[in-house]
Amino acid sequence: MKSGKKSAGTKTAKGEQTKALILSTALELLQERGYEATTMRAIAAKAGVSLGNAYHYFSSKDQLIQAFYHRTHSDHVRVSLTALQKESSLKARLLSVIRLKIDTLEPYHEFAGVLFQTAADPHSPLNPFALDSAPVRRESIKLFEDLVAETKARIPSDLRAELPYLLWLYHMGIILFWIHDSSPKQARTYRLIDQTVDLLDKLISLASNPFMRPVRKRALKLVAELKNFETAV
Amino acid sequence: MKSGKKSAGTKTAKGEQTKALILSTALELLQERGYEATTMRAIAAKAGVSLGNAYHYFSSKDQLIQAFYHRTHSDHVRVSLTALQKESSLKARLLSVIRLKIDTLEPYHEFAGVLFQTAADPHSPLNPFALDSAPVRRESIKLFEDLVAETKARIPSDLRAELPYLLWLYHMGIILFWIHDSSPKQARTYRLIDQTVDLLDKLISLASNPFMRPVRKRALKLVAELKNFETAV
DNA sequence: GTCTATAACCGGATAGAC
DNA sequence: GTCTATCCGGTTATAGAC
Repeated sequence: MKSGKKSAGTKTAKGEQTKALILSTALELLQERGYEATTMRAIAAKAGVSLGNAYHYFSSKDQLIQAFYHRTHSDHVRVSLTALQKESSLKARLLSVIRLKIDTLEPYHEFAGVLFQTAADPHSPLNPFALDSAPVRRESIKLFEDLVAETKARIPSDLRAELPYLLWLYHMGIILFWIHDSSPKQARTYRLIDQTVDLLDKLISLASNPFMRPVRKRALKLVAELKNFETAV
Repeated sequence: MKSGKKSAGTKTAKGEQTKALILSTALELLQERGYEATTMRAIAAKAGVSLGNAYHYFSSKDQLIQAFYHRTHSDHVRVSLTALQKESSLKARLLSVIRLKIDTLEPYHEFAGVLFQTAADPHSPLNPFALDSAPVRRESIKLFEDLVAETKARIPSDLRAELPYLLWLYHMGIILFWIHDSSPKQARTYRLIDQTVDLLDKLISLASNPFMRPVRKRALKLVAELKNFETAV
C-alpha cells in the first residue's frame, strides 16, 4: 500500500453518486473475494463504469482501501462512544473499545492483512511513528483520549498525557494479532484482549505508584520522543 | 510480499553461478534505485540473462528480497557473535547486537520499508505471532538466546526463558522505527537504541524483583501464548 | 533432468479524446 | 465526467538447448 495522492474532488451531485457507487461495489467485492481477486477492472465492471472512470474517483486501488478504512473507523468510533457512556472504570472502558474494534473489523478478516501491511510504510496514515498530521490517525487517538479523560482512576498526569497514544499503539498490536488469528470466530483474539486489558490495568496501577516515578519519567520521555518523530522526507 | 514458493534448486555448478549472479545484480540495483525502479526485467538485463531465466531461479521478486534478507541476517549474526565475545553484561551485549543490526541494514535504508511490510503478512517468516517454524526467524531468535544465555545477570528462570523472544520483538520494533527514520545517518535510531536499551535493562531488573512475581508470571504466560500461536490456515 | 529464451497474460495505472 | 487505448511490470506458458 503506497501513500495516496488525493482522489479527485467530486464536484457534482452525479459525481458524488458515482463515487459512492464505486466504493460500495468495491467493498462488496472485497468482502466476497478478498483483495487480490478484486481487480480494479472487476470493480469498474460490476459498478457499470469504465476502468478509467473508476480511476477518476480513486486514484489508486489503495485509495479505495483507505476509504474502506475510514468507514470502519467511523463505525467503530460511533459505537464506542455509545458504549463508553455505560462504563466508568478504565478497565471496562478499554475492554469495550477494543472488543468493538474487532467486532467492527470482523467482516473483513479475509483481506485485512493487506490493509495493515501499510503500517510499515513511512507514508501511511497508520504509521505509528509519524507526527499527528494524518487526520485518521489523530481521530483514532482521540477516541482513546476520550476513553482516558473521563475515567477517575488515579493516574499521574505525566502518564495520563501519554496514555491515549500508548493505548492506541496497544490497539494496533491487537489488530496485528487478529490479522493472524485463524481460530474459529477469532476466539483467540478475544481471549487475548481479555487477558491483556486485565494486565494493562494492573500495569497502569503499578506505574502510578510513587516509587515507580523515576522509571516512569524515563519511559514517558522516550515515548514522547518516539511519537513526535519527524517523518517528512 | 507474499509467502514464497521455493525457488528452483540449483543442481549444477553453472546454475549456482547464474543464481548468484542474478542475486548480486539485484542487490546492486536495489541499492542504487530502490525497490520500485528495480524491475525484474532490469535485473535480468543487467545480469545478462533472460527474464524467464531469472524467474527460473527466483520464482518471484519476493524471493529475491527474501534472499537479500537472509544475506543481511547472516552478516548480522556473524558480526554479532564476534562482538558478544567482548561483552559480558546483558546491557552491553544487547546494545552491541542491536546497533550492529542497524549497521548491517544501513546500506538498504532506501528500500527497507518494502521488506518489513511483510511482517503484517500471516505467511511471512517475520510474522511475530507464528510458530517457530520459519528457519530465518528461529535463527534470528537464536542469536538472542545466545545473547541471554551467557550473561550472568540474576534473572528469574521464567523470565529468562522468554527473554530471547521478547528481545527479538524489541529488535523488530527498532527496525520499524529505523525504516521511518529520515534523520541524518539515522542518528535518531541510534539514540533511541541507547535509551531503550538502558530502559530495558532497568525494567528487567525491576521485573526480576521478587515482589513483581505475580505480575511477571501473568505477563509471561501471556507472552508464551502469544508466541505459540497456531498460524496454519 | 537442468538451463535458457521468447512470447504472452494479467492487472494496476495513465493519456487523451469526447 | 466518462470513455477507449495503451503502457508497464510481475508473472506464466512453453518450447528449444545443453
